[in-house]
Amino acid sequence: MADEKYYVTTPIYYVNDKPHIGHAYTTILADVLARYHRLLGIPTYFLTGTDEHGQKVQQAAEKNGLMPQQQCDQTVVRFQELWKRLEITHDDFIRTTEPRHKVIVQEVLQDLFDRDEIYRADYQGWYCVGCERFFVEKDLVEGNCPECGRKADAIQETNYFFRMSNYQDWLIDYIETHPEFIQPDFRANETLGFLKTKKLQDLCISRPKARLAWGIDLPFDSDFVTYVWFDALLNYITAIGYRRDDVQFNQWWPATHQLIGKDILTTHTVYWPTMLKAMGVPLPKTVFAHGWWLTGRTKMSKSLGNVVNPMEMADRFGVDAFRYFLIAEMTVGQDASFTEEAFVRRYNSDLANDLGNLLSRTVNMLGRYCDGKFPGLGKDALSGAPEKELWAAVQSAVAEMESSIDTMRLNSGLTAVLTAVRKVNQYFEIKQPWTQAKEGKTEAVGITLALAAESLRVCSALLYPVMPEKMSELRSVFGLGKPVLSQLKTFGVIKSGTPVGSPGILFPRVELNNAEATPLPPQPKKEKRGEGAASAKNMSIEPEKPEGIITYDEVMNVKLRTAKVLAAERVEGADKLLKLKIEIGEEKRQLIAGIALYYEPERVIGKTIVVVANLKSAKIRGIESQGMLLCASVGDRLTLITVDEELPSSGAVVK
RNA sequence: GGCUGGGUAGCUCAGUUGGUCAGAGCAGCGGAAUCAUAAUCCGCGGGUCGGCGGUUCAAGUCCGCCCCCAGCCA
Repeated sequence: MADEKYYVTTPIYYVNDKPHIGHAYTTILADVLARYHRLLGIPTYFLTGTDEHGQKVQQAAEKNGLMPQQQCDQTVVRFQELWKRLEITHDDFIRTTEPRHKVIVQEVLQDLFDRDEIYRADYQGWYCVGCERFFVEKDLVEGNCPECGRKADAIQETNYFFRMSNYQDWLIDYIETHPEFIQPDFRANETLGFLKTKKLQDLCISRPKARLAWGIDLPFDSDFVTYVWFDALLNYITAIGYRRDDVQFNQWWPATHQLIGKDILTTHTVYWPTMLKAMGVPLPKTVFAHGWWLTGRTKMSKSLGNVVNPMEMADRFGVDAFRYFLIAEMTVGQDASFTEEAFVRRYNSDLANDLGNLLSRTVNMLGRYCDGKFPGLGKDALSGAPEKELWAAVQSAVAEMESSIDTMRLNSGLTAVLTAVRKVNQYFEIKQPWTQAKEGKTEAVGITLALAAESLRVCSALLYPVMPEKMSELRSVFGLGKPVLSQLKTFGVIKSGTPVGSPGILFPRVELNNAEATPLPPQPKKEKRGEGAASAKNMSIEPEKPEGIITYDEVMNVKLRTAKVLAAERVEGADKLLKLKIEIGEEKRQLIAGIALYYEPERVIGKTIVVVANLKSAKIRGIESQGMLLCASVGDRLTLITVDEELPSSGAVVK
């Protein structure tokens, strides 16, 4: 940790967007990093905010009969409230409609314009009257609007451009000589990949007001507003006083970590650095692109109905558990998948069974064997081999966490802490304080429990940035306040005689009870030996059910949907297979069906059939099949299952 | 299509410069224990490390070819 300060940013989120897990993840990650750096005693500044200009806000405002600013003021609250709920400790929340931002953006534009970094140009383009949208030649689909398919008109348009192309060679060199600039490194390769193979174009930074009114006026031409990136990206420096407060600006800039999703890599590793270069401002130390959260195997999408609402998850399982899962489950810059099964599994095993239960048993024994008072530690408390080993494990978690913050591998830091937690559980099995107590070895019991508590003290400090609320609860049990770095490596911090509180259940075990989630395959439960018929096991929650009968929930796990057959053709080299193009609601899919002996391709086109929509896709004859259709067959006859009456659209739920 | 990355136990993944590198967690099975949240602890993995060749005394680890997957191409 060589740096004197830590400045972390999230992207500013589009104010019109509904907050989702992607927003929540980036912001929680930034928060965790900020909290760790504060814990390490490093001056820290954490910025997030909202991007509030643009067409969508303008349209939403019109629709709602509001002024665009009112529209923003209403919707920005969704983000602000979510961050409060998720325990986000940002130091500032910038909105691009604030004067402090707009004024500086205009100053920057004027300066760049004066220095000929920005120029005016006329060019040919295409306009779709229906969509009120402008396109360049290559956007068009066979000369038509890519949105609505209608004919686009050729028009002449004027705009302002930033001479980004001037900086291509400089940028390539910069990225190659600053490996820490784009992280993870394979993302740097991506940026370099196209910088080296394509000629960088100049960046259009304006929109005529006729097309877009809701934006920051260009200071040198009031017929235009600033277009998205030149407005939005500058937030990272306008918020900390660029051109307004040199002391504050120089204190924080250049940013240490600028966190982004991989979808905005180019803007942050090409537009942003070249803008800064033109302005004569140093580049951020690291732009870090993280992956996306997927649910199951598919990308999060509304049409699939698998969007995980972060607010809802936080409500159901607790904010801290949610934060823990997100940080523990995401590896470096990879994509990660969010499923309730995975969540429940990790929650139960890491938080409930390992950590929560460890606290319970420790506190319980302190109450039972030590009068509920912290017994204190002698000078030679660490003299035994098991004690040395345990403390070494705890200290290696401290070291691992420290290094994992630098390398952004927080998940491996958390793994190290959990390893230490398990070590304490093992330590109990070795020392068996309950046996020591029976044998009247009071002092030995004291040492054992005190060491466990000290270990929990350090682990809770290491987990505090991820789970601030729960770890505060845990620490208060031992009379501890906020964690302090200097105490992480010190032994014997809890004062002798401290009354030990009763924490209740820190992380109650949870059961998977959502019908959307795929249940775990049934596992044969074996009777434990020595247990009679009346044992607790037999009073299981699951009622017995007859062989071959399934429950309502099990039926509902199979998603049956109606689908319209759009096209069908034979699969070459397979006499039984047809390749079908089908439509389930908005979604198009292809599936392979073994019905070619019974149906000519022409005969199935246009039919509404019934398909299993959530079957894992498979390759049949090397062709992907995304689903399975239902048909009835007896002997050598086969007929498709279809609907009795045509419905207005496909994708209907079959039940 | 071009470029980049990846294919390691049922699942998610670690594996630094080639030589205890065949591993961890979860799931599963067997056992122990009873302080604890039906929690804990111990033991159990015959996986062609995607396939085929090659280099080497020695290759998940290097080279070549092939197959599959993912990402990027403003």
